Amino acid sequence: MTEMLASARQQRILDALREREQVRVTSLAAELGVSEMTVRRDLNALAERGALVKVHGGATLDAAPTSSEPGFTHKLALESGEKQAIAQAAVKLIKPGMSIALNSGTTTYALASQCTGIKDLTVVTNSPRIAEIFYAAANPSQNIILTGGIRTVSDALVGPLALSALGQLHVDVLFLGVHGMTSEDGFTTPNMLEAQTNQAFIKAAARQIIVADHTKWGVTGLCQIVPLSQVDALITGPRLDEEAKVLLRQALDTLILA
Amino acid sequence: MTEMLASARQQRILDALREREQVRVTSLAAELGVSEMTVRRDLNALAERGALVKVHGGATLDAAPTSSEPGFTHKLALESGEKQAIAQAAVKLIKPGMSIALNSGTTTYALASQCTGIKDLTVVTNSPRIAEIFYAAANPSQNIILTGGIRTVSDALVGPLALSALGQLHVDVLFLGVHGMTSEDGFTTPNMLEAQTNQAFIKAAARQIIVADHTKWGVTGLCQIVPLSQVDALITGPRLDEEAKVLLRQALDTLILA
DNA sequence: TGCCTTCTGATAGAATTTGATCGGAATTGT
DNA sequence: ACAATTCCGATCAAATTCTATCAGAAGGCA
Repeated sequence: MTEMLASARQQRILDALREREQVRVTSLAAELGVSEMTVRRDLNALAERGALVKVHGGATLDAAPTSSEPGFTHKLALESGEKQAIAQAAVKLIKPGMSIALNSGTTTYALASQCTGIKDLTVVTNSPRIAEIFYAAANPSQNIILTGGIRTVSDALVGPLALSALGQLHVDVLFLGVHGMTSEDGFTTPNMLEAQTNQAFIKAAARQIIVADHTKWGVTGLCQIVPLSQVDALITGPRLDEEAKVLLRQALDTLILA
Repeated sequence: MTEMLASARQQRILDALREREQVRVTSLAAELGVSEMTVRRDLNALAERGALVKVHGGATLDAAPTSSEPGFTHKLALESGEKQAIAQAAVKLIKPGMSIALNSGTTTYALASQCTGIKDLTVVTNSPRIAEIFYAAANPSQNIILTGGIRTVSDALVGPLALSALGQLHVDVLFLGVHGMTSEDGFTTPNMLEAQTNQAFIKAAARQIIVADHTKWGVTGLCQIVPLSQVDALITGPRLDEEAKVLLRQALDTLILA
Protein backbone atom coordinates (compact mmCIF):
# COMPACT_ATOMS: atom_id res chain seq x y z
CA MET A 1 0.00 0.00 0.00
CA THR A 2 1.23 3.43 -0.94
CA GLU A 3 1.93 6.02 1.69
CA MET A 4 -1.06 8.02 2.73
CA LEU A 5 -1.39 11.67 3.56
CA ALA A 6 -2.16 12.42 7.17
CA SER A 7 -5.40 14.17 6.32
CA ALA A 8 -6.54 11.28 4.16
CA ARG A 9 -5.77 8.89 6.99
CA GLN A 10 -7.82 10.91 9.41
CA GLN A 11 -10.65 10.98 6.93
CA ARG A 12 -10.54 7.21 6.72
CA ILE A 13 -10.68 7.00 10.47
CA LEU A 14 -13.84 9.08 10.46
CA ASP A 15 -15.30 6.93 7.70
CA ALA A 16 -14.57 3.78 9.64
CA LEU A 17 -16.09 5.37 12.70
CA ARG A 18 -19.31 6.27 10.97
CA GLU A 19 -19.58 2.74 9.72
CA ARG A 20 -18.72 0.90 12.88
CA GLU A 21 -19.66 3.33 15.64
CA GLN A 22 -16.54 2.27 17.47
CA VAL A 23 -12.98 1.98 16.38
CA ARG A 24 -10.05 0.48 18.22
CA VAL A 25 -6.51 1.77 18.11
CA THR A 26 -4.97 -1.62 17.39
CA SER A 27 -7.26 -2.47 14.49
CA LEU A 28 -6.90 0.96 12.94
CA ALA A 29 -3.15 0.67 13.08
CA ALA A 30 -3.32 -2.64 11.25
CA GLU A 31 -5.83 -1.46 8.65
CA LEU A 32 -4.05 1.77 7.86
CA GLY A 33 -0.61 0.27 7.95
CA VAL A 34 0.80 2.73 10.45
CA SER A 35 1.96 2.48 14.01
CA GLU A 36 -0.37 2.70 16.96
CA MET A 37 1.37 5.87 18.02
CA THR A 38 0.33 7.55 14.78
CA VAL A 39 -3.22 6.40 15.20
CA ARG A 40 -3.27 7.83 18.70
CA ARG A 41 -1.99 11.13 17.44
CA ASP A 42 -4.69 11.21 14.77
CA LEU A 43 -7.34 10.41 17.33
CA ASN A 44 -6.07 13.20 19.55
CA ALA A 45 -6.20 15.67 16.69
CA LEU A 46 -9.70 14.61 15.72
CA ALA A 47 -10.87 14.67 19.29
CA GLU A 48 -9.57 18.20 19.72
CA ARG A 49 -11.70 19.28 16.78
CA GLY A 50 -14.65 17.56 18.36
CA ALA A 51 -14.96 15.16 15.44
CA LEU A 52 -14.91 12.15 17.74
CA VAL A 53 -14.54 11.24 21.38
CA LYS A 54 -11.66 9.17 22.65
CA VAL A 55 -12.36 6.24 24.91
CA HIS A 56 -9.97 3.78 26.42
CA GLY A 57 -8.81 1.53 23.61
CA GLY A 58 -10.12 3.59 20.74
CA ALA A 59 -12.73 6.19 19.90
CA THR A 60 -16.44 6.61 19.41
CA LEU A 61 -18.66 9.08 17.64
CA ASP A 62 -21.00 10.22 20.34
CA ALA A 63 -19.76 10.56 23.86
CA ALA A 64 -23.20 10.71 25.39
CA PRO A 65 -23.57 7.08 26.36
CA THR A 66 -27.06 7.73 27.54
CA SER A 67 -29.11 9.66 25.09
CA SER A 68 -30.26 12.87 26.69
CA GLU A 69 -29.16 12.51 30.27
CA PRO A 70 -29.75 15.79 32.02
CA GLY A 71 -28.45 14.25 35.21
CA PHE A 72 -25.08 13.80 33.62
CA THR A 73 -24.43 17.40 32.73
CA HIS A 74 -26.29 18.48 35.79
CA LYS A 75 -23.92 16.71 38.12
CA LEU A 76 -20.90 17.50 36.02
CA ALA A 77 -21.56 21.20 36.29
CA LEU A 78 -22.83 21.41 39.82
CA GLU A 79 -20.38 19.09 41.50
CA SER A 80 -17.40 21.06 40.38
CA GLY A 81 -16.53 23.42 43.19
CA GLU A 82 -14.72 25.86 40.98
CA LYS A 83 -17.60 26.18 38.52
CA GLN A 84 -19.92 26.80 41.45
CA ALA A 85 -17.65 29.48 42.84
CA ILE A 86 -17.42 31.17 39.46
CA ALA A 87 -21.18 31.05 39.10
CA GLN A 88 -21.55 32.56 42.54
CA ALA A 89 -19.26 35.43 41.66
CA ALA A 90 -21.11 35.96 38.40
CA VAL A 91 -24.58 35.98 39.92
CA LYS A 92 -23.58 38.89 42.13
CA LEU A 93 -23.32 41.04 39.01
CA ILE A 94 -26.92 40.35 38.05
CA LYS A 95 -29.59 42.70 39.39
CA PRO A 96 -33.39 42.45 39.19
CA GLY A 97 -34.77 43.92 36.01
CA MET A 98 -31.68 43.16 33.96
CA SER A 99 -31.50 41.22 30.75
CA ILE A 100 -28.72 38.68 30.42
CA ALA A 101 -27.54 36.16 27.86
CA LEU A 102 -26.08 32.72 28.52
CA ASN A 103 -24.49 30.56 25.87
CA SER A 104 -24.34 26.81 26.17
CA GLY A 105 -21.78 25.35 28.57
CA THR A 106 -21.40 23.69 31.91
CA THR A 107 -20.27 26.87 33.66
CA THR A 108 -23.17 28.91 32.33
CA TYR A 109 -25.39 25.99 33.28
CA ALA A 110 -24.19 26.29 36.85
CA LEU A 111 -24.79 30.03 36.70
CA ALA A 112 -28.33 29.53 35.41
CA SER A 113 -29.12 27.28 38.36
CA GLN A 114 -28.39 30.20 40.65
CA CYS A 115 -30.45 32.74 38.72
CA THR A 116 -33.93 31.26 38.97
CA GLY A 117 -34.84 33.40 41.96
CA ILE A 118 -33.90 36.79 40.51
CA LYS A 119 -36.91 39.03 39.91
CA ASP A 120 -37.82 40.53 36.55
CA LEU A 121 -34.93 38.83 34.82
CA THR A 122 -34.84 38.38 31.07
CA VAL A 123 -32.63 35.54 29.90
CA VAL A 124 -31.54 34.83 26.35
CA THR A 125 -29.90 31.46 25.77
CA ASN A 126 -29.15 29.04 22.97
CA SER A 127 -29.10 26.04 25.28
CA PRO A 128 -32.34 24.06 25.60
CA ARG A 129 -30.99 22.60 28.80
CA ILE A 130 -30.40 25.99 30.39
CA ALA A 131 -33.84 27.11 29.25
CA GLU A 132 -35.23 24.00 30.93
CA ILE A 133 -33.82 25.10 34.28
CA PHE A 134 -35.83 28.30 34.10
CA TYR A 135 -38.93 26.57 32.75
CA ALA A 136 -38.83 24.19 35.70
CA ALA A 137 -38.42 27.02 38.18
CA ALA A 138 -41.40 28.79 36.57
CA ASN A 139 -40.67 32.17 38.07
CA PRO A 140 -43.54 34.25 36.69
CA SER A 141 -41.55 37.48 36.68
CA GLN A 142 -38.86 36.00 34.46
CA ASN A 143 -38.79 36.07 30.71
CA ILE A 144 -36.91 33.24 29.03
CA ILE A 145 -35.97 33.56 25.38
CA LEU A 146 -34.60 30.58 23.54
CA THR A 147 -32.83 31.23 20.26
CA GLY A 148 -33.69 28.82 17.50
CA GLY A 149 -31.37 26.72 15.43
CA ILE A 150 -30.03 23.23 15.16
CA ARG A 151 -28.46 21.58 18.18
CA THR A 152 -24.83 20.56 18.43
CA VAL A 153 -23.66 17.66 20.55
CA SER A 154 -22.79 20.11 23.29
CA ASP A 155 -26.39 21.23 23.53
CA ALA A 156 -26.01 24.55 21.74
CA LEU A 157 -28.48 25.84 19.17
CA VAL A 158 -26.49 27.20 16.23
CA GLY A 159 -26.84 28.08 12.57
CA PRO A 160 -28.70 30.75 10.62
CA LEU A 161 -31.73 30.78 12.90
CA ALA A 162 -29.62 31.30 16.00
CA LEU A 163 -27.70 34.10 14.30
CA SER A 164 -30.86 35.75 13.06
CA ALA A 165 -32.43 35.55 16.51
CA LEU A 166 -29.41 37.02 18.23
CA GLY A 167 -29.27 39.77 15.63
CA GLN A 168 -32.68 40.92 16.78
CA LEU A 169 -31.84 41.03 20.47
CA HIS A 170 -29.86 43.20 22.83
CA VAL A 171 -29.02 42.35 26.41
CA ASP A 172 -27.27 44.16 29.21
CA VAL A 173 -24.74 41.45 30.04
CA LEU A 174 -23.53 38.32 28.35
CA PHE A 175 -21.98 35.48 30.31
CA LEU A 176 -20.04 33.40 27.85
CA GLY A 177 -18.55 29.99 28.54
CA VAL A 178 -15.58 29.04 26.37
CA HIS A 179 -13.48 25.94 25.75
CA GLY A 180 -10.07 27.49 25.69
CA MET A 181 -8.20 30.71 26.21
CA THR A 182 -4.64 31.73 25.48
CA SER A 183 -2.83 34.98 25.12
CA GLU A 184 -2.18 34.32 21.46
CA ASP A 185 -5.41 32.77 20.26
CA GLY A 186 -7.88 34.50 22.55
CA PHE A 187 -11.07 32.65 23.45
CA THR A 188 -11.70 29.54 21.40
CA THR A 189 -14.13 26.67 20.96
CA PRO A 190 -13.78 23.39 19.06
CA ASN A 191 -16.96 23.90 17.04
CA MET A 192 -16.99 26.38 14.20
CA LEU A 193 -20.73 26.93 14.27
CA GLU A 194 -20.66 27.57 18.00
CA ALA A 195 -17.87 30.07 17.52
CA GLN A 196 -20.01 31.93 15.02
CA THR A 197 -22.98 31.89 17.38
CA ASN A 198 -20.86 33.08 20.25
CA GLN A 199 -19.68 35.99 18.15
CA ALA A 200 -23.31 36.91 17.61
CA PHE A 201 -23.83 36.71 21.37
CA ILE A 202 -21.00 39.16 21.89
CA LYS A 203 -22.44 41.60 19.37
CA ALA A 204 -25.81 41.43 21.08
CA ALA A 205 -24.53 42.38 24.53
CA ALA A 206 -23.53 45.71 26.00
CA ARG A 207 -21.10 44.01 28.37
CA GLN A 208 -19.30 40.72 27.80
CA ILE A 209 -18.17 38.58 30.68
CA ILE A 210 -16.36 35.31 30.11
CA VAL A 211 -16.83 32.56 32.68
CA ALA A 212 -14.16 29.85 32.54
CA ASP A 213 -12.44 27.68 35.10
CA HIS A 214 -8.65 27.73 35.31
CA THR A 215 -8.23 24.54 33.25
CA LYS A 216 -9.26 26.46 30.14
CA TRP A 217 -6.08 28.51 30.19
CA GLY A 218 -3.54 27.34 27.63
CA VAL A 219 -6.14 25.44 25.65
CA THR A 220 -6.77 26.37 22.04
CA GLY A 221 -9.86 25.10 20.29
CA LEU A 222 -10.29 24.95 16.54
CA CYS A 223 -11.93 28.29 16.16
CA GLN A 224 -11.38 31.70 17.70
CA ILE A 225 -14.38 33.53 19.09
CA VAL A 226 -12.64 36.82 19.92
CA PRO A 227 -9.22 37.99 21.12
CA LEU A 228 -8.84 38.42 24.85
CA SER A 229 -9.05 42.19 24.65
CA GLN A 230 -12.46 42.18 23.00
CA VAL A 231 -14.39 41.34 26.15
CA ASP A 232 -14.99 43.32 29.28
CA ALA A 233 -14.28 40.86 32.04
CA LEU A 234 -13.29 37.32 32.91
CA ILE A 235 -14.41 35.37 35.92
CA THR A 236 -12.23 32.39 36.73
CA GLY A 237 -10.86 30.40 39.64
CA PRO A 238 -7.95 31.37 41.88
CA ARG A 239 -5.81 28.41 40.89
CA LEU A 240 -4.80 30.12 37.67
CA ASP A 241 -1.10 30.50 36.85
CA GLU A 242 0.49 33.70 38.11
CA GLU A 243 1.82 34.31 34.63
CA ALA A 244 -1.67 33.91 33.17
CA LYS A 245 -3.04 36.37 35.68
CA VAL A 246 -0.54 38.97 34.58
CA LEU A 247 -1.31 38.43 30.91
CA LEU A 248 -5.05 38.56 31.50
CA ARG A 249 -4.88 41.71 33.56
CA GLN A 250 -3.03 43.34 30.70
CA ALA A 251 -5.62 42.35 28.15
CA LEU A 252 -8.82 42.80 30.12
CA ASP A 253 -10.43 45.59 32.07
CA THR A 254 -11.55 43.29 34.84
CA LEU A 255 -10.29 39.96 36.10
CA ILE A 256 -12.36 38.40 38.86
CA LEU A 257 -10.96 35.45 40.82
CA ALA A 258 -13.87 33.61 42.39
CA MET B 1 -16.27 -12.22 19.10
CA THR B 2 -13.69 -9.52 19.24
CA GLU B 3 -13.02 -7.69 22.44
CA MET B 4 -15.45 -4.95 23.14
CA LEU B 5 -14.56 -1.43 24.12
CA ALA B 6 -15.55 -0.47 27.62
CA SER B 7 -17.73 2.35 26.41
CA ALA B 8 -19.54 0.07 24.01
CA ARG B 9 -20.17 -2.38 26.80
CA GLN B 10 -21.72 0.30 28.94
CA GLN B 11 -23.84 1.39 26.03
CA ARG B 12 -25.13 -2.15 25.68
CA ILE B 13 -25.96 -2.25 29.34
CA LEU B 14 -28.10 0.85 28.92
CA ASP B 15 -29.73 -0.63 25.84
CA ALA B 16 -30.55 -3.80 27.70
CA LEU B 17 -31.90 -1.74 30.54
CA ARG B 18 -34.21 0.29 28.33
CA GLU B 19 -35.54 -2.92 26.88
CA ARG B 20 -35.98 -4.95 30.03
CA GLU B 21 -36.38 -2.33 32.75
CA GLN B 22 -34.25 -4.52 34.98
CA VAL B 23 -30.89 -6.12 34.48
CA ARG B 24 -29.02 -8.60 36.66
CA VAL B 25 -25.31 -8.61 37.22
CA THR B 26 -25.02 -12.33 36.56
CA SER B 27 -26.93 -12.31 33.30
CA LEU B 28 -25.10 -9.23 32.03
CA ALA B 29 -21.77 -10.87 32.78
CA ALA B 30 -22.80 -13.90 30.77
CA GLU B 31 -24.22 -11.91 27.87
CA LEU B 32 -21.30 -9.56 27.58
CA GLY B 33 -18.66 -12.18 28.17
CA VAL B 34 -16.94 -10.40 31.02
CA SER B 35 -16.59 -11.05 34.71
CA GLU B 36 -19.18 -9.98 37.22
CA MET B 37 -16.67 -7.66 38.77
CA THR B 38 -16.42 -5.75 35.50
CA VAL B 39 -20.17 -5.50 35.24
CA ARG B 40 -20.33 -4.13 38.77
CA ARG B 41 -17.74 -1.55 37.91
CA ASP B 42 -19.68 -0.51 34.83
CA LEU B 43 -22.86 -0.23 36.83
CA ASN B 44 -21.07 1.91 39.38
CA ALA B 45 -19.78 4.21 36.69
CA LEU B 46 -23.18 4.54 35.08
CA ALA B 47 -24.91 5.02 38.41
CA GLU B 48 -22.50 7.82 39.29
CA ARG B 49 -23.59 9.66 36.18
CA GLY B 50 -27.20 9.11 37.05
CA ALA B 51 -27.83 6.94 34.00
CA LEU B 52 -29.27 4.16 36.11
CA VAL B 53 -29.96 3.19 39.69
CA LYS B 54 -28.28 0.23 41.29
CA VAL B 55 -30.35 -2.29 43.17
CA HIS B 56 -29.32 -5.44 44.91
CA GLY B 57 -28.48 -7.96 42.22
CA GLY B 58 -28.47 -5.56 39.30
CA ALA B 59 -29.77 -2.19 38.21
CA THR B 60 -32.91 -0.43 37.10
CA LEU B 61 -33.87 2.74 35.33
CA ASP B 62 -34.42 5.77 37.48
CA ALA B 63 -37.97 5.30 38.73
CA ALA B 64 -38.61 8.74 40.13
CA PRO B 65 -38.98 11.22 37.31
CA THR B 66 -36.97 14.16 38.60
CA SER B 67 -38.91 17.30 39.45
CA SER B 68 -39.92 18.35 35.96
CA GLU B 69 -42.81 16.48 34.48
CA PRO B 70 -41.82 15.37 31.01
CA GLY B 71 -42.72 11.86 32.04
CA PHE B 72 -46.19 13.01 32.90
CA THR B 73 -46.95 14.53 29.54
CA HIS B 74 -45.11 11.70 27.91
CA LYS B 75 -47.54 9.16 29.28
CA LEU B 76 -50.49 11.45 28.73
CA ALA B 77 -49.77 11.56 25.06
CA LEU B 78 -48.68 8.02 24.53
CA GLU B 79 -51.28 6.24 26.62
CA SER B 80 -54.12 7.64 24.64
CA GLY B 81 -55.02 5.04 22.07
CA GLU B 82 -56.64 7.48 19.72
CA LYS B 83 -53.65 9.83 19.67
CA GLN B 84 -51.42 6.86 18.94
CA ALA B 85 -53.64 5.73 16.10
CA ILE B 86 -53.69 9.20 14.62
CA ALA B 87 -49.93 9.41 14.88
CA GLN B 88 -49.64 6.04 13.18
CA ALA B 89 -51.76 7.19 10.28
CA ALA B 90 -49.77 10.40 10.04
CA VAL B 91 -46.37 8.75 10.04
CA LYS B 92 -47.34 6.75 6.97
CA LEU B 93 -47.38 10.00 5.02
CA ILE B 94 -43.78 10.75 5.89
CA LYS B 95 -41.08 9.47 3.59
CA PRO B 96 -37.30 9.49 3.99
CA GLY B 97 -35.75 12.70 2.75
CA MET B 98 -38.79 14.83 3.53
CA SER B 99 -38.92 17.94 5.66
CA ILE B 100 -41.79 18.22 8.10
CA ALA B 101 -42.96 20.66 10.72
CA LEU B 102 -44.58 19.84 14.04
CA ASN B 103 -46.14 22.42 16.29
CA SER B 104 -46.44 21.89 20.02
CA GLY B 105 -49.13 19.52 21.22
CA THR B 106 -49.73 16.09 22.67
CA THR B 107 -50.78 14.59 19.36
CA THR B 108 -47.78 15.93 17.51
CA TYR B 109 -45.69 14.71 20.44
CA ALA B 110 -47.02 11.22 19.87
CA LEU B 111 -46.26 11.58 16.17
CA ALA B 112 -42.71 12.69 16.88
CA SER B 113 -42.11 9.59 18.98
CA GLN B 114 -42.80 7.50 15.91
CA CYS B 115 -40.57 9.48 13.56
CA THR B 116 -37.19 9.02 15.16
CA GLY B 117 -36.28 6.12 12.89
CA ILE B 118 -37.05 7.81 9.57
CA LYS B 119 -33.95 8.43 7.49
CA ASP B 120 -32.86 11.84 6.22
CA LEU B 121 -35.74 13.58 7.89
CA THR B 122 -35.70 17.30 8.57
CA VAL B 123 -37.98 18.37 11.39
CA VAL B 124 -38.96 21.92 12.27
CA THR B 125 -40.70 22.36 15.60
CA ASN B 126 -41.44 25.03 18.16
CA SER B 127 -41.68 22.54 21.01
CA PRO B 128 -38.54 21.96 23.08
CA ARG B 129 -40.08 18.74 24.28
CA ILE B 130 -40.60 17.39 20.79
CA ALA B 131 -37.09 18.44 19.88
CA GLU B 132 -35.87 16.53 22.92
CA ILE B 133 -37.38 13.31 21.57
CA PHE B 134 -35.25 13.60 18.48
CA TYR B 135 -32.16 14.70 20.38
CA ALA B 136 -32.51 11.62 22.56
CA ALA B 137 -32.86 9.33 19.57
CA ALA B 138 -29.75 10.92 18.04
CA ASN B 139 -30.39 9.67 14.54
CA PRO B 140 -27.39 11.05 12.66
CA SER B 141 -29.25 11.36 9.38
CA GLN B 142 -31.91 13.60 10.87
CA ASN B 143 -31.84 17.35 11.04
CA ILE B 144 -33.77 18.92 13.90
CA ILE B 145 -34.54 22.62 13.77
CA LEU B 146 -35.96 24.32 16.81
CA THR B 147 -37.57 27.70 16.30
CA GLY B 148 -36.69 30.26 18.91
CA GLY B 149 -39.00 32.28 21.07
CA ILE B 150 -40.48 32.38 24.51
CA ARG B 151 -42.23 29.36 25.91
CA THR B 152 -45.91 29.21 26.74
CA VAL B 153 -47.30 26.98 29.45
CA SER B 154 -48.15 24.42 26.81
CA ASP B 155 -44.51 24.11 25.81
CA ALA B 156 -44.70 26.11 22.60
CA LEU B 157 -42.08 28.63 21.57
CA VAL B 158 -43.89 31.73 20.32
CA GLY B 159 -43.37 35.42 19.70
CA PRO B 160 -41.31 37.45 17.24
CA LEU B 161 -38.39 35.05 17.18
CA ALA B 162 -40.62 32.10 16.38
CA LEU B 163 -42.35 34.03 13.62
CA SER B 164 -39.08 35.24 12.18
CA ALA B 165 -37.64 31.74 12.20
CA LEU B 166 -40.68 30.24 10.52
CA GLY B 167 -40.60 33.02 7.95
CA GLN B 168 -37.20 31.78 6.85
CA LEU B 169 -38.18 28.15 6.49
CA HIS B 170 -40.17 26.01 4.10
CA VAL B 171 -41.17 22.42 4.67
CA ASP B 172 -42.97 19.79 2.66
CA VAL B 173 -45.62 18.91 5.20
CA LEU B 174 -46.90 20.46 8.40
CA PHE B 175 -48.61 18.40 11.05
CA LEU B 176 -50.55 20.80 13.21
CA GLY B 177 -52.19 19.98 16.50
CA VAL B 178 -55.10 22.18 17.49
CA HIS B 179 -57.31 22.69 20.52
CA GLY B 180 -60.64 23.01 18.85
CA MET B 181 -62.40 22.77 15.51
CA THR B 182 -65.87 23.70 14.41
CA SER B 183 -67.52 24.32 11.11
CA GLU B 184 -68.07 27.96 11.97
CA ASP B 185 -64.86 28.94 13.71
CA GLY B 186 -62.40 26.66 11.97
CA PHE B 187 -59.34 25.51 13.88
CA THR B 188 -58.76 27.35 17.14
CA THR B 189 -56.43 27.51 20.10
CA PRO B 190 -56.81 29.23 23.48
CA ASN B 191 -53.56 31.13 23.23
CA MET B 192 -53.30 34.10 20.94
CA LEU B 193 -49.55 33.90 20.52
CA GLU B 194 -49.74 30.24 19.64
CA ALA B 195 -52.42 31.01 17.08
CA GLN B 196 -50.10 33.51 15.48
CA THR B 197 -47.25 31.04 15.47
CA ASN B 198 -49.44 28.32 14.02
CA GLN B 199 -50.41 30.65 11.20
CA ALA B 200 -46.73 31.09 10.45
CA PHE B 201 -46.37 27.31 10.43
CA ILE B 202 -49.13 27.07 7.86
CA LYS B 203 -47.49 29.67 5.64
CA ALA B 204 -44.20 27.81 5.81
CA ALA B 205 -45.59 24.47 4.61
CA ALA B 206 -46.51 23.25 1.17
CA ARG B 207 -49.10 20.87 2.63
CA GLN B 208 -50.99 21.32 5.87
CA ILE B 209 -52.32 18.37 7.79
CA ILE B 210 -54.24 18.81 11.03
CA VAL B 211 -53.96 16.06 13.62
CA ALA B 212 -56.72 16.14 16.22
CA ASP B 213 -58.65 13.52 18.15
CA HIS B 214 -62.43 13.47 17.96
CA THR B 215 -62.91 15.35 21.26
CA LYS B 216 -61.69 18.52 19.57
CA TRP B 217 -64.76 18.73 17.38
CA GLY B 218 -67.25 21.31 18.61
CA VAL B 219 -64.67 23.09 20.75
CA THR B 220 -63.86 26.71 20.05
CA GLY B 221 -60.71 28.26 21.51
CA LEU B 222 -60.12 31.95 21.98
CA CYS B 223 -58.38 32.48 18.73
CA GLN B 224 -58.85 31.18 15.23
CA ILE B 225 -55.84 29.81 13.41
CA VAL B 226 -57.47 29.25 10.01
CA PRO B 227 -60.88 28.25 8.63
CA LEU B 228 -61.39 24.55 7.96
CA SER B 229 -61.02 25.00 4.22
CA GLN B 230 -57.57 26.49 4.47
CA VAL B 231 -55.79 23.22 5.17
CA ASP B 232 -55.23 20.18 3.02
CA ALA B 233 -56.13 17.31 5.28
CA LEU B 234 -57.28 16.27 8.74
CA ILE B 235 -56.37 13.09 10.53
CA THR B 236 -58.69 12.20 13.37
CA GLY B 237 -60.28 9.22 15.10
CA PRO B 238 -63.22 7.16 13.85
CA ARG B 239 -65.46 8.04 16.77
CA LEU B 240 -66.24 11.40 15.26
CA ASP B 241 -69.92 12.41 14.78
CA GLU B 242 -71.38 11.43 11.46
CA GLU B 243 -72.52 14.99 11.02
CA ALA B 244 -69.03 16.27 11.65
CA LYS B 245 -67.64 13.87 9.09
CA VAL B 246 -70.00 15.23 6.48
CA LEU B 247 -69.12 18.81 7.27
CA LEU B 248 -65.41 18.10 7.26
CA ARG B 249 -65.53 16.23 3.96
CA GLN B 250 -67.21 19.26 2.48
CA ALA B 251 -64.57 21.65 3.71
CA LEU B 252 -61.42 19.58 3.23
CA ASP B 253 -59.77 17.74 0.41
CA THR B 254 -58.88 14.79 2.57
CA LEU B 255 -60.30 13.37 5.78
CA ILE B 256 -58.40 10.44 7.25
CA LEU B 257 -59.99 8.37 10.01
CA ALA B 258 -57.24 6.53 11.84
C1' DT C 1 23.92 20.41 -0.25
C1' DG C 2 22.71 21.83 4.29
C1' DC C 3 19.28 23.35 7.50
C1' DC C 4 14.83 23.37 9.30
C1' DT C 5 10.19 21.91 10.09
C1' DT C 6 6.93 18.26 10.21
C1' DC C 7 5.61 13.65 10.47
C1' DT C 8 6.43 8.96 11.94
C1' DG C 9 8.13 5.03 14.71
C1' DA C 10 10.17 3.03 18.89
C1' DT C 11 10.74 2.64 23.73
C1' DA C 12 9.93 3.07 28.56
C1' DG C 13 7.32 4.27 32.38
C1' DA C 14 2.76 5.61 34.09
C1' DA C 15 -2.05 4.87 34.12
C1' DT C 16 -6.15 2.19 33.20
C1' DT C 17 -8.71 -1.87 32.82
C1' DT C 18 -9.75 -6.49 33.95
C1' DG C 19 -10.27 -10.80 36.55
C1' DA C 20 -9.63 -13.52 40.83
C1' DT C 21 -10.06 -13.94 45.66
C1' DC C 22 -11.84 -13.05 50.15
C1' DG C 23 -14.25 -11.01 54.07
C1' DG C 24 -18.40 -8.77 55.12
C1' DA C 25 -23.27 -7.30 54.00
C1' DA C 26 -27.79 -8.12 52.29
C1' DT C 27 -31.49 -11.31 51.14
C1' DT C 28 -34.07 -15.47 51.55
C1' DG C 29 -35.98 -19.65 53.57
C1' DT C 30 -37.09 -22.19 57.58
C1' DA D 1 -34.26 -15.67 65.09
C1' DC D 2 -30.88 -18.28 62.58
C1' DA D 3 -28.45 -20.32 58.85
C1' DA D 4 -27.64 -20.73 53.93
C1' DT D 5 -27.12 -18.41 49.90
C1' DT D 6 -26.25 -14.71 47.13
C1' DC D 7 -24.27 -10.34 46.38
C1' DC D 8 -21.09 -6.50 47.11
C1' DG D 9 -16.77 -3.87 47.76
C1' DA D 10 -11.76 -3.89 48.58
C1' DT D 11 -7.38 -5.42 47.22
C1' DC D 12 -3.84 -7.38 44.32
C1' DA D 13 -1.67 -9.15 40.09
C1' DA D 14 -1.63 -9.40 35.10
C1' DA D 15 -2.56 -7.46 30.77
C1' DT D 16 -3.56 -3.74 27.98
C1' DT D 17 -3.46 0.98 26.84
C1' DC D 18 -1.81 5.77 27.19
C1' DT D 19 1.59 9.53 27.45
C1' DA D 20 6.03 11.49 27.10
C1' DT D 21 10.26 11.58 24.93
C1' DC D 22 13.74 10.76 21.68
C1' DA D 23 15.59 9.53 17.14
C1' DG D 24 15.10 8.89 12.30
C1' DA D 25 12.70 9.91 7.73
C1' DA D 26 10.48 12.97 4.42
C1' DG D 27 9.83 17.22 2.34
C1' DG D 28 10.44 22.41 1.82
C1' DC D 29 13.66 26.24 1.15
C1' DA D 30 17.78 29.03 0.71
